[in-house]
Amino acid sequence: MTISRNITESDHEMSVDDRSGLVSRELLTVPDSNAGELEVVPMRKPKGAEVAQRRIRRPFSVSEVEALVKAVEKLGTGRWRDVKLHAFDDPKPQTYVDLKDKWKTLVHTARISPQQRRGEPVPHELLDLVMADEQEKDLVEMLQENHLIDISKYANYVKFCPQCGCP
DNA sequence: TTTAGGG
DNA sequence: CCCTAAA
Repeated sequence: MTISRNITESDHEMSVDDRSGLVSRELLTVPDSNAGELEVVPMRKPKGAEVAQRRIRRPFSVSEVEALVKAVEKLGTGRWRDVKLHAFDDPKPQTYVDLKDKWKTLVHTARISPQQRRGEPVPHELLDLVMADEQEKDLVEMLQENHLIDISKYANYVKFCPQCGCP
């Protein structure tokens, strides 16, 4: 019996989180009979089977970290979709959520002592840039809290192109 | 679908 | 990495 189907030519919506082709989630369509009011549909309970497989660990190469830092340097920390597009070739396995997570670990890495870091050492030059961006973010945050500036109507910490002004 | 954070 | 509430 086939439990988890590997849909390849289906018409299911493709989401960025599709685990390397292993398709996950399906879009269940509820019979719109009693159309209108609030009705919680039973929805098949994902019993035992079709439990999506966890993606394999894929450490970022120093090269990729550099691309990530470079992209964040230009786009900021609030648009991982664009960061993904600007720093990685679409087919790459890393999703923008992964990049967001990687940035989080980079900030952590930059804060701990070099001795407690693991894996291929990330050039401190890069970690310095990460810290710099974080500092800038914290500064803006502080200035806002102190009513020294007001950019509340804009996304937090996004940077804007000096030229085209595109966020 | 993307953002944003906790799990 | 995953899960997912919100937007």
